[in-house]
Amino acid sequence: MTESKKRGPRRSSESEQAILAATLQLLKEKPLRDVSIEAIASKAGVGKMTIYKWWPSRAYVALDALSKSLTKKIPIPDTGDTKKDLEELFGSAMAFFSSKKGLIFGRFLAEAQSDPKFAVSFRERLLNPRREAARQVLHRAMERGEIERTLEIESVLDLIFGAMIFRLMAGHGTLNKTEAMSMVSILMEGIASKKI
Amino acid sequence: MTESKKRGPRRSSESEQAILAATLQLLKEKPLRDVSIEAIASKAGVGKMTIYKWWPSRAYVALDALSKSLTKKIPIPDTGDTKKDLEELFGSAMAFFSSKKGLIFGRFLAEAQSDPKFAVSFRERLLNPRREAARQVLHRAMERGEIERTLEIESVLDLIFGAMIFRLMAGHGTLNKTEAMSMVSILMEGIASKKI
Amino acid sequence: MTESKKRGPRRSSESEQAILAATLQLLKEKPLRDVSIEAIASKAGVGKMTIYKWWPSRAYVALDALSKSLTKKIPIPDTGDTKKDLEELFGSAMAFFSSKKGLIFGRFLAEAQSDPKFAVSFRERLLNPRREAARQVLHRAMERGEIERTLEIESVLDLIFGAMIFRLMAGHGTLNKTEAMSMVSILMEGIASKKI
Amino acid sequence: MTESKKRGPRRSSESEQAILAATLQLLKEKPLRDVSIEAIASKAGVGKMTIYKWWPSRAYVALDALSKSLTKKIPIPDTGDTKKDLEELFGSAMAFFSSKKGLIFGRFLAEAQSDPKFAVSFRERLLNPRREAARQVLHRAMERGEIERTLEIESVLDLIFGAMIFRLMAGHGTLNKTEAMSMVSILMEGIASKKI
DNA sequence: CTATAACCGAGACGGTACGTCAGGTCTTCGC
DNA sequence: GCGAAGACCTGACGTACCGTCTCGGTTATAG
Repeated sequence: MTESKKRGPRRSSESEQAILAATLQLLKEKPLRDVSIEAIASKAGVGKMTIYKWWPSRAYVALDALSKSLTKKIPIPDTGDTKKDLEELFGSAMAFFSSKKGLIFGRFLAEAQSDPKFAVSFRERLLNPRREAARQVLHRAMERGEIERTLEIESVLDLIFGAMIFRLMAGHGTLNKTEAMSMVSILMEGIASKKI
Repeated sequence: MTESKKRGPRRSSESEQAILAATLQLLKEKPLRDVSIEAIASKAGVGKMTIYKWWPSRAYVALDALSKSLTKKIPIPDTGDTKKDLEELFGSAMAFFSSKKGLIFGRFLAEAQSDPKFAVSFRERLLNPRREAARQVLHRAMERGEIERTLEIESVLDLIFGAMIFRLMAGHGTLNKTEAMSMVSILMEGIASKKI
Repeated sequence: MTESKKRGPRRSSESEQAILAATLQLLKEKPLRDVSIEAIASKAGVGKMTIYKWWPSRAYVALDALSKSLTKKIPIPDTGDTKKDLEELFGSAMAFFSSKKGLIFGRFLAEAQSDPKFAVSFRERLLNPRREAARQVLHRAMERGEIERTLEIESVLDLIFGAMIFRLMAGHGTLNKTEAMSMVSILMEGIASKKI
Repeated sequence: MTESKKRGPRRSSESEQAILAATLQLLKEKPLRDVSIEAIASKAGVGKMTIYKWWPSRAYVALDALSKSLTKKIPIPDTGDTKKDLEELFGSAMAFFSSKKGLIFGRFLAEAQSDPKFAVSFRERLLNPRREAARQVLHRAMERGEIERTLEIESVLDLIFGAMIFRLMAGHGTLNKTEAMSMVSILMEGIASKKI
């Protein structure tokens, strides 16, 4: 026997839900930095200790709140045509990043700058799933011979996600479908002029 | 000399220097978020009021401290060959982003997520100069006909800077010259396989 | 049917003993105020509920712990000579008050200042027994005609016990047999000088 | 010159007054134990830090609050007749102990049971002044030859103060002038019956 | 001899207050 | 008369216990 069930009360999922809901709502109102544990506890009708018991810091509560609200699986387009696949993929990514939750995503990446452990969780929970979807699309394209076999796929991923997230965070440009399409084109054909 | 000196002490440039130096040093030790005004004041041997008098918040002190330490003009390569220009440009950008000061740059972008006014200053002081250099390189290339005339230059800029900054902030990949070269290649030629 | 025996296990005297023992030991280490229910429960290897089930607050647990540890009956001296009786009585009282348990006694009287109900229990359980012994000695002395028949016995009791407990609590003087003897003398003969 | 005046703002006596007034009022409403720093700060319209800056714990704030409210000097009766002096002295002591502030006095003595440093301050600030008055009365009586020259004055002081404070704290008897007179009589003449 | 209910340990829960830190404002006084 | 020093109010931090409650296991009596 490896696992002995403990006696006593279990984690209250009512409280957990209330905490995550309160947190998500607060995150939509103001930056993570300004969302205090006390505010979450108070809004959720919960003691602070209950939060500290289950999460190491407010950043993790926030991460849980956001990632549990992103239940929909990220679709992996498979039209047979790489450019179309990429357009679909990055179109939906752009939709996400330009939404309220995309904004929160950016703030999480900001939080990760001063908390390396959080950065790890952030990558695992929010970043990698979306990245993995794109990775599969590129793999399939490579297998079909539609993209160069020598490509550094990770660099490609960074080019495309990086551009969107950079716009999201630096706020110097718009985030819309047109931009996504423009980026996919550049990525596919390159910028060098085709002579002849 | 056209400026008549007023009586009484002016803004003490001694204090200013001490404040900026103290701030820069603290920024190298820990994230902006953890650098308190009190710590800066104490380290600089200065009253808190002196800081509040000249800067609206610690983020701006930090911005000043970093940008005044970046005195070297960003070089605009002009070899005549676009790919070489880009390689040089993004090689040096990569060197910056992977340095201590690059790390601080990332943290400033993080700070901008919860302070829109700061985001504006950040873009003006740190982001645009580097971006402008790249913009000129691309313009020249376009004029020479080495890159397509229909390109959205802003998108190109975001693709390349975004990728590096994204790596810097998300920490999922390395930041080195090889990566920069790889990205320039992808950008130039695109990922689509060249048939025939 | 007046009394129906309930099913199920009875009060566990093992737990009770463990609780009282743990409490007494903790009381010897630190003031009642700093002895938490959680500490008692943990030290006794018992759930908090078991304590709350049988005692209304930690003060009562403590009262039980101390009073059950004072099993020896307070002896009522009867030498035939009032002064000797009083010396013996207050000598032993002084011994008690200057002991570890006397210290705890003082802390209970302190606790009584902010809990009137506890004050009642404290008087009944700890104060009155000792007082009653003294009362009997004084009664016998009065019957023998060795002390004035008009005396307010309660005032006499307070004079003598009050002096000792006051020293115990205020800590401005020593608590020893010499003091007790000195007090008995003053009490017996008064302080007024005897002319002629 | 040994003391260099510091720059910067001085202690705000407005805040200090507000804190002491709030504390005294709260002390009249509930036991010291139940008067929280937060309640004092809130009632005084003051930050908690201001309290922590100037007093080591709430007990000292309370001590300050009470002792600064006891401005009247304790009168030292001098009628020429020792018994009358004592009656006056202990009459007024009884009046104090049976007042609201006397109740607070008792609670301070309770607090002293779990804080030895506070006990010292308590003795110096509240206990000794009153004790000193009584000591002088007894000294004069001794010089006049009205009381025995061999008396342990400290013991006499404890007998009389102890009795009153004990009644105050244990709550088993009343605190009024009659009791005070009764105690003075016992103290003066002793309890032993005067044969012929 | 079983089944049922009170008891128990463990400990999660909503709270209150703790003592600390830093924020941003305001005041005093030395140079 | 500037500016260092620092007191002030505010608000959040993370912790300790409070007293209540809920589990699952154990035990002793009632049926």
